[in-house]
Amino acid sequence: MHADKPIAESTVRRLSLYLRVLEQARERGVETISSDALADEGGTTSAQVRKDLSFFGSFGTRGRGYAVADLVAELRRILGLGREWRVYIVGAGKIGAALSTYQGFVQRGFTVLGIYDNDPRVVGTTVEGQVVRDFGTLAADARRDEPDIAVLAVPGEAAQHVAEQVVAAGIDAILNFAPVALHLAPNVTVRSVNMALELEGLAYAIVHRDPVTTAA
Amino acid sequence: MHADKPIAESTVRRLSLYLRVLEQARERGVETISSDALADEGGTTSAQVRKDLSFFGSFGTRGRGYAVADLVAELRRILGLGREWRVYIVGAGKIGAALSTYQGFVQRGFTVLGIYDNDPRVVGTTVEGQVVRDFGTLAADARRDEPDIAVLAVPGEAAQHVAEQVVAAGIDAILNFAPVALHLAPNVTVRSVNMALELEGLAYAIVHRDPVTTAA
DNA sequence: ACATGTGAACTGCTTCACAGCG
DNA sequence: CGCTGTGAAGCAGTTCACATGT
Repeated sequence: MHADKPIAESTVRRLSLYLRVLEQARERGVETISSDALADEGGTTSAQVRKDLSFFGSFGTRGRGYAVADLVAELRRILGLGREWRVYIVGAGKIGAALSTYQGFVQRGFTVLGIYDNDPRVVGTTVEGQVVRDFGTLAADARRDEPDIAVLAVPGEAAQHVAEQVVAAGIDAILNFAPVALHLAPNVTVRSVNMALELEGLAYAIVHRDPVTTAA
Repeated sequence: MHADKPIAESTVRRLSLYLRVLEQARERGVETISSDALADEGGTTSAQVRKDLSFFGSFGTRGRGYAVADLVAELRRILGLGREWRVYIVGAGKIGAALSTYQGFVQRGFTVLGIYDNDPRVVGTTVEGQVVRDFGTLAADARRDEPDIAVLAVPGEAAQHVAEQVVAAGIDAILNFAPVALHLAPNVTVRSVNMALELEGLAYAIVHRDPVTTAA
């Protein structure tokens, strides 16, 4: 039994990671796994694994560990992966096109219903097997398709405006790939993936790396 | 003057974000900006902005704010963006191809020197203007190219093995797009971008969203 | 004997609030 | 007077350590 208290984002991210580790373990025929083994694979600690899971219930057996198949099922349920998620991709550039067929999405139950662009030279062309739709028709289409999530793969300058249009169309969950912070109503859930920013973090780490470890 | 104490990753990420906001402000002709304004744009608080900057020095003027051009220069220096960063992309699939010409990388001084794959059907073909190199030649090529960073855009199953090869070739900074945790020597700096995991975080947020805000 | 589940201690990031300076 | 820079307080996430259950 799990009380719905607010769970840290970092915890949810780790749960996704555990799920992936467990699925791989299951493919290898592993039936039972300890928090220790799960932690090793997931790059964290056993205490962290147990704490993360404890927010949602008691899924293990003392002295034994976790039944892999059961824990997979629990995590899928907790993460909300038991249903199809309907996704619009906005921006038919290289990133948007790549995302539209990304297996990591498809395999987890995320279905791309439409891919949008506002460039008349792109609208109507076929990208990864889907005809690119006109961004101007998104609101009307959304009434029919009832998408749950919009993935924004547009330039930074356009992102805020596009996001507002998407929200106006009734979509209140956005995965943002543009390198800017979006300012939207608090009932809209936004998660951002900022690739350039991660690369810069890497540059920072290299530059400020402890010289001791760099010794020849 | 800044002492090189360890800085939180979250702080570094925000610095990248501030830099972007400042560059946009500069383009609009803004010459001075307050921590308050910077915070609004960046989606944080003024105290956070001042604290983040304070780790590296005092760049503002009391009663006035920050000179945009100066702060841009300081942040670029702090983040290590004053030089060219040489990048290999490993994996010439859709994501790898998209990343190889991603403007967010190019504009920040990251130069893609080579794109690699191990599929003989792909090696030798041209992807986004670059001939795909054989992954088997990466170690030899690296001695000549001296890349600083490898971007991994390979399937999850291959990621650990590929990462080890990349590290063996002398590259000790990795941006990982595969949906798995990499286990590497502690002197190797790794940053991961897990797109599927962010989408799952969104699904979790939707499922567990406070019903009050969902009221019709 | 072994591994989970969890309150308590700890660590570190964020927020507060105000002294200091232009 | 306005806004920065920062010690101190507050808070959230992580780690510890052990009681509990198999």
